[in-house]
Amino acid sequence: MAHAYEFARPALTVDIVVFALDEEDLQVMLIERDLKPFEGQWALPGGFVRVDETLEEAARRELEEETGLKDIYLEQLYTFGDIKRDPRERVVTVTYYALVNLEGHDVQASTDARNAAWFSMNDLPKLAFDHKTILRAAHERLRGKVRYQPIGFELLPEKFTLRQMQHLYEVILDRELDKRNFRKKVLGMEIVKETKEIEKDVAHRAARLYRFDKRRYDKLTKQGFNFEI
Amino acid sequence: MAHAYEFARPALTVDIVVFALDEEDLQVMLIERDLKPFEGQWALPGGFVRVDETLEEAARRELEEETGLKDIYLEQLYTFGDIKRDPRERVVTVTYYALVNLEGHDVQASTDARNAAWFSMNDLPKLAFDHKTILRAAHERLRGKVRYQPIGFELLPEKFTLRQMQHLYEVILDRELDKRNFRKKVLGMEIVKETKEIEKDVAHRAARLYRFDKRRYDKLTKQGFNFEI
DNA sequence: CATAATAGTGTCGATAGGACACTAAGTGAC
DNA sequence: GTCACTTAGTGTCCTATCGACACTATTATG
Repeated sequence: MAHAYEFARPALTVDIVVFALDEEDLQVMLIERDLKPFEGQWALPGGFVRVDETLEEAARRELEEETGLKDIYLEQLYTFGDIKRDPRERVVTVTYYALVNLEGHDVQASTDARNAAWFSMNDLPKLAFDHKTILRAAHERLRGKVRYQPIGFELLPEKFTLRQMQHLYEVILDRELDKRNFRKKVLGMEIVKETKEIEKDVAHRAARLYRFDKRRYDKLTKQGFNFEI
Repeated sequence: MAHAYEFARPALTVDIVVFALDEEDLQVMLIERDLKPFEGQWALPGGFVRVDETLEEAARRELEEETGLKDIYLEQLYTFGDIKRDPRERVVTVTYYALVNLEGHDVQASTDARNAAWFSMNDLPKLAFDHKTILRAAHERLRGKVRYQPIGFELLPEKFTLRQMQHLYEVILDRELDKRNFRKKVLGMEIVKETKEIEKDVAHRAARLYRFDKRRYDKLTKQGFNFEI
């Protein structure tokens, strides 16, 4: 590592892929750009990293500024550094992905964005910059990680039915799962705890609600248990 | 993402964790710093990213400049951006890890480094900056990845014995494996090809040499096969 | 030719995973 | 209040995989 740094510096940004789940699909949060370049196009929320904040702080700040979302699960994804990925100048972006549950968080557009909205992963608009590539990488990472780490619960409400949980995995992994085998496996792992409540306002038999038992998960993990769906 | 960027910019570097394997341990390449800060201490090879090169290009350039290593397996690891990780100024570093086989590559120190040398992962010197943290992250990533992707072969010579291959996994995973089960599994996957050669210059029965059959691996992968050790 | 070192090989039992179909319970319409 | 509809909830069996486990074969060396 050289002592002096006389050369021009690449600019540094963060961009965030926020995933959520509705009844149908995996959704992603996009903002409509208010400024050039790509003015009026949809893009991932993000912005420049300040010199006095960490990368994760920058990601959380930009996310709140542009979408109102805060206090959510956030994890670093990858750093993209192609030379021409931004037409203005050299910009390197550190990307994060976030998981939120739609019931717990309201969304509103603000600074730098005309508008912020959820889009289905199956029906995406044209995206600014190389954000399509970033989104694809985030989706792959989520698909890979969700099977070995209990991060899927971040996409569910605090109390959820096993049907909702199965649906989550079906959507992310993009294949159907067998109900009996799924339940056998999940209940067998003993990391979800039955509550005394059941679903409300459904036009059929109501299902039992469960919650993720993080305490128990941590304890089992220390004993060598490995989560896997 | 803002249009203008009037604020001070963090500096951007790359750092590389180069792994290799000897008869005993997993080894890592370190350089002795020739400049302040941490002058005379051991550190990961790395340096500033230029505005006209991608991140991976920067990593390969620095690696060759500082250690003479080139044309090796390289993969992005993580981006570290703590505010005080460099005492001089704000520096964000994009880290990579590399895998090399000791027989195929010579090492020599050069620019910015007094010296470059291999160290056993079990006997590391004090490291500059937050390089200990980076190294730990690289080791974990390698441990996680080696079981599901055939990257371990990058650490072996082109032709290797099954004993060497088993040893590789034992060292990285840090546990003993059963010889018969290991062979059954590896040979059953049909991704290593027997050569007509055997070991030379050993004071006992010589073992058959195998090579990784990448063609076959790619073909099987397309058919849904999943590598796993 | 005896010794020492490592190569190379197969079985069996336990376990986990996948395929598979019916009954139970609650809602809403009549 | 009963019938139709919808989703909840449950168990078995088969197969494949994984892990535990010990001996013979081959070559080099003294």
